[in-house]
Amino acid sequence: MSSTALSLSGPVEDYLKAIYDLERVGEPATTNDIAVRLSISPASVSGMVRRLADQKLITHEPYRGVRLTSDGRRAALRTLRRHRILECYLTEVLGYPWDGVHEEAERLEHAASEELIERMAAALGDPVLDPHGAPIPTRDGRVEEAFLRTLAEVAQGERFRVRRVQDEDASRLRYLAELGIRPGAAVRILDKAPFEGPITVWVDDSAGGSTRAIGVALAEQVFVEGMAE
Amino acid sequence: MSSTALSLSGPVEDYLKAIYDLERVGEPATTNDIAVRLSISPASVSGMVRRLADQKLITHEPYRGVRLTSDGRRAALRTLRRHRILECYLTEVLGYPWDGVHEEAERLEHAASEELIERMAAALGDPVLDPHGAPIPTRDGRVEEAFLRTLAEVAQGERFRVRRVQDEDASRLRYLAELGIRPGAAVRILDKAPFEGPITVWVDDSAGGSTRAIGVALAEQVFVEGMAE
DNA sequence: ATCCATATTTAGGCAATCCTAAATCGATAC
DNA sequence: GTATCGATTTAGGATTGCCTAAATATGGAT
Repeated sequence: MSSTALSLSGPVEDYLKAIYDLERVGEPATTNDIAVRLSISPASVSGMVRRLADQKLITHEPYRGVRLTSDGRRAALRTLRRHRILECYLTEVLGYPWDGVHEEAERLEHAASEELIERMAAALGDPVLDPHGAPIPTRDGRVEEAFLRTLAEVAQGERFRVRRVQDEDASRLRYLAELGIRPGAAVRILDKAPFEGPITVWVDDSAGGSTRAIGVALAEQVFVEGMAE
Repeated sequence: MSSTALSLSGPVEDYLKAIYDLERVGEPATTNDIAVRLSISPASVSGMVRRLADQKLITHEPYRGVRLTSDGRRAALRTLRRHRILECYLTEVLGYPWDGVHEEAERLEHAASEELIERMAAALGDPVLDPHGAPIPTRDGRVEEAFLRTLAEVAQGERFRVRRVQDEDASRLRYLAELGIRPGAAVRILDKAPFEGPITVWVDDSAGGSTRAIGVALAEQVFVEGMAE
């Protein structure tokens, strides 16, 4: 029951978010993972890892990787909540385009007070998902991260509902929007070419649907769920 | 016609804002003025002043003071626009109290993109004054700073309209709000005690007005204008 | 004309965060 | 079992911004 100081630097918040996300797949986050994720050198990550461990925000097994402590997790979820509420607000109230929100939220999340975030959340009626389908942690730091498969993993034939797309890259999002692939869309895999080949996918839309071929890398960014009915 | 890089650090933007404001009274801003304004040591200001001068944002006459260059002024006005649009938005759209806006805007102004600010401005119908009566620089960096006298300077007897109050201190704002002294209020000086003594002021309000005594320091934070009619 | 109080600057430090290059560890292939 | 490759850490540096203490300049009082 420790109370994380409310003021972590922007970089520290970014590290914690990255570690949270990398750790989500089960394995400890490695130095290299973090470096790639944040586009900084592995050596710099080593340095920061020491500082985060000193602050008891992570535990570090040298050469093994890093895990969030409960303080670190709390801080990560707080930042994630800020980020996602901001994305909702920018999209729904200020009319930001789907692909432009992430970058703005990325900067504002470090400057916005708890009060601002809660006022925005209230204005939106306490949203539960951000515009890309990511779940918004509650005020007290709870999230249920659904176990979703990616479009690259699922079998062909069956119909799926798109639940979430990764939002880090604006041009990728723009392309997905063009294809009609966004949370809520219905899709069906028509064909998967072997050897990591293109995936042919049918995307439902108001005009009756269209057929598109996408690469595996892109398909891995799209999370889907079997359709209930 | 130089194009200021769009990315100045938060501290740099704060220095430029401070210098802009100090310079507004005519004299170059001194090291000490800046240090007091930003609550940092004069020695630190000396250091930063060198860096700002290197970047051609200010000119520095050693032992004499500092002036913004046109690049510096442009940057200062850009930050001031951000700050004041944010104050308007937080107050009018998100329901922030009068005395809480400044602090939040102070942090957000360094993180908000041009796009965010312009979307907020549009949502508000391009406001011209912030909630404390300060003029909002236009997109292209114009402001007309009215020459207003303070309540400490004006003669007794005549009626005045409050036009603007300094917003840096939340508790001061809260107190002024209690007194009914806010932009738009009508006031009249009933008495000024000698030797920097209290100023007795009548403040108009819906209930017919009230009489209050305030100190010179507080009166200096309130800008008024003779009433037109 | 000189001296002093005050303002300013310089000197020397510290913390955070990043970098490159070099050393070292760990796991796997032979 | 050892050589080796890739990942990780350490060493050494740079930058920004802040601090305290000491040196120095300015301008008014004598």
